[in-house]
Amino acid sequence: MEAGRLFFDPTSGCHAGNMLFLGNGDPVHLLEKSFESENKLEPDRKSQLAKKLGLQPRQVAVWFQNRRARWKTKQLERDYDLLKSSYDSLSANYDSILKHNDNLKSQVASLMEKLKGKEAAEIAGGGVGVENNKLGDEEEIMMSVMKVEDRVSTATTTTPNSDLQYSTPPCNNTMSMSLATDEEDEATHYDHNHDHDQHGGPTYFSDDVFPDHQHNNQVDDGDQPLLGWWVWS
DNA sequence: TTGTGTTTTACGACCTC
DNA sequence: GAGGTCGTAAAACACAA
Repeated sequence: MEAGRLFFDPTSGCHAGNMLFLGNGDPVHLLEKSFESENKLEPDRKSQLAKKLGLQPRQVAVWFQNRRARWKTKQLERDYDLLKSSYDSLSANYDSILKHNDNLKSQVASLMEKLKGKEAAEIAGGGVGVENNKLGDEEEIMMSVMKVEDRVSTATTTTPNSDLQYSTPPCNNTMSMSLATDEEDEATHYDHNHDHDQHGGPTYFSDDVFPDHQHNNQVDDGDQPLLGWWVWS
């Protein structure tokens, strides 16, 4: 509110025409200060303010009512902005996860092809003396396939702190809001209890783009399953 | 100058404690 | 019943065309 823009004409009784404009702002300032300290108006304070400002108690009460309404509107706008930025951040993470999942699937397919080729070669060759060595190769490939499949499965069925599927992006962000009585910005105090990325949103993975080397970003949330990444080149 | 959007006060209706 | 929210009318201001 622009202090000094207007104040009341205490001599006029009702409705339109009871405002004086271009005032010096002190009455408004006093009301604002009072609102800062407490946005509800108890009878004693109402009387005191009315007396100080030369207003009707009813006018002070109405001013507080309207001031609370304005505060609430601004608060809704802030909440909307916060939720939107949080959603945008989650959405970006979700897209990255989908891409990563596709990549893992293609790795599985590739390794399976490799395994099939090996098996076909062994059947055709029928060798005996290289048994141990062949077995070692197959085991190695199978282990790789299992690892990748396991990660694909994990990535598509678990989230860091909930049993949500990826149809709803994971969120480990516990956010509490407390009402504030700060005047000009009417500051809202948000308590972000968990890790956040530089955009202020929660951090599920340390990079937006998954590295092609080992990356193990585990989110431990009590009994919740861990989501770890073991990406090897 | 004028039309339009914004801001503020004030009120009535309704709700809650 | 007092005091709250919600929706809205009225008035003045701000500003672009």
